[in-house]
Amino acid sequence: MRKYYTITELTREFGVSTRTLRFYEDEGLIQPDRRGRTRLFRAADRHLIKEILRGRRLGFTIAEIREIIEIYKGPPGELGQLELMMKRVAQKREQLNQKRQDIEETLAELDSVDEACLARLAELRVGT
Amino acid sequence: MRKYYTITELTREFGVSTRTLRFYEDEGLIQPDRRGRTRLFRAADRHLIKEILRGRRLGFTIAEIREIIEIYKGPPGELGQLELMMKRVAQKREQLNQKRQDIEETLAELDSVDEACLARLAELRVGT
DNA sequence: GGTATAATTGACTTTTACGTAAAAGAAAGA
DNA sequence: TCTTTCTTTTACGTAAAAGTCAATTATACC
Repeated sequence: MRKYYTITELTREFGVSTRTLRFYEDEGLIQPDRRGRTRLFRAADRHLIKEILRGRRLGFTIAEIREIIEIYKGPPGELGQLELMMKRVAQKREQLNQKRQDIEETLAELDSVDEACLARLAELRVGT
Repeated sequence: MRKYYTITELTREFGVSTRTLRFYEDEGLIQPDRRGRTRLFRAADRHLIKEILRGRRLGFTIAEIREIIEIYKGPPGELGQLELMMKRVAQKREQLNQKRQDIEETLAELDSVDEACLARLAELRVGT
C-alpha cells in the first residue's frame, strides 16, 4: 500500500490532465492532502477519481456524479435521512437501468448491422 | 401508419424543445420534408430521433451519435468500405461494453449502499 | 549553486448542446 | 376580420467541463 500519489502519476494512470483533477477538487469531489502547496493524493482520492471517470463515461454531469459520491459516503444515522438516501439510491438505479436498456438496444442494432455486412461480404466472395 | 408528424407533436412525445430538433437537423442527423417552410417529419425521422436521444442518454456526443447513425444507414457495396464499417461497429461495441461494465459496477455499489441502509434501519427499529 | 523538472494559482478561452428572444409568415378557429 | 397558435429564421447568450497560457515557486539532480 502506497501512502501518496502525485498529481502527474494519477494523470498518467487515468489519462486526464492536471487541470481536470484540480477542477474536480474545486468542485469538491476530491480532497487531496497538501504538503506546502503541493497536492498529495491518497488511495481514497484515487478511488474517487475512478468513480468520477466511470460516471463521466456514462454521461453523468458533475452534479450527478456528486450525488452518487455523496451516496457512497455511507448511510447516515437518522431515520429521515436514511429514507431520503434510499429514495436517491432507487432513483439512480432507475437511471442506470434505463441506460442499460439503451445499451442493449444499441448493441442489438449493431449486431444486425454486422450481420448485414457479413452477408454482403459473402455475396462479394461468391461474386455478385 | 401516419404520413407526417409536426414538430410540436414530436417535442411533446419526446420531451425535447423545437430548438433541439432544429439543431439536430442543422447537424444533419435528421432531414424532415418541407411543405413551404414548415417541417414535416416522417416515421423515419421519428425513429432517428429515438436513436439520437438514446445516444444522448448514454453520454455520446453529437459527433459520436452521428457515427452511430451513419452505421445504421446500411452496409455499403464496396469491399474496403465494408471492412471499414465493420471496424467501426466493433469500436462502438467496445465503447458500449465499457459503459455496460461501468453500469454493473455502479449498480453493485448502490446495492451495497442499500444494504447498509437497511441494516441501519433494522438497528434503529430494535432501538440502538 | 545553477538548471531542468514538476507543481502551483489565476485568468482567459474554447467547445458542446442547446436556450432565449425578436421579427415575421401562415393557418385555424370565433 | 381578428386573434390565437404554430412555425420559421437569425442571432446572440449560456452552462458545463475542461483547455491553455502566464507568472511563480519548489524540488531534484549534477
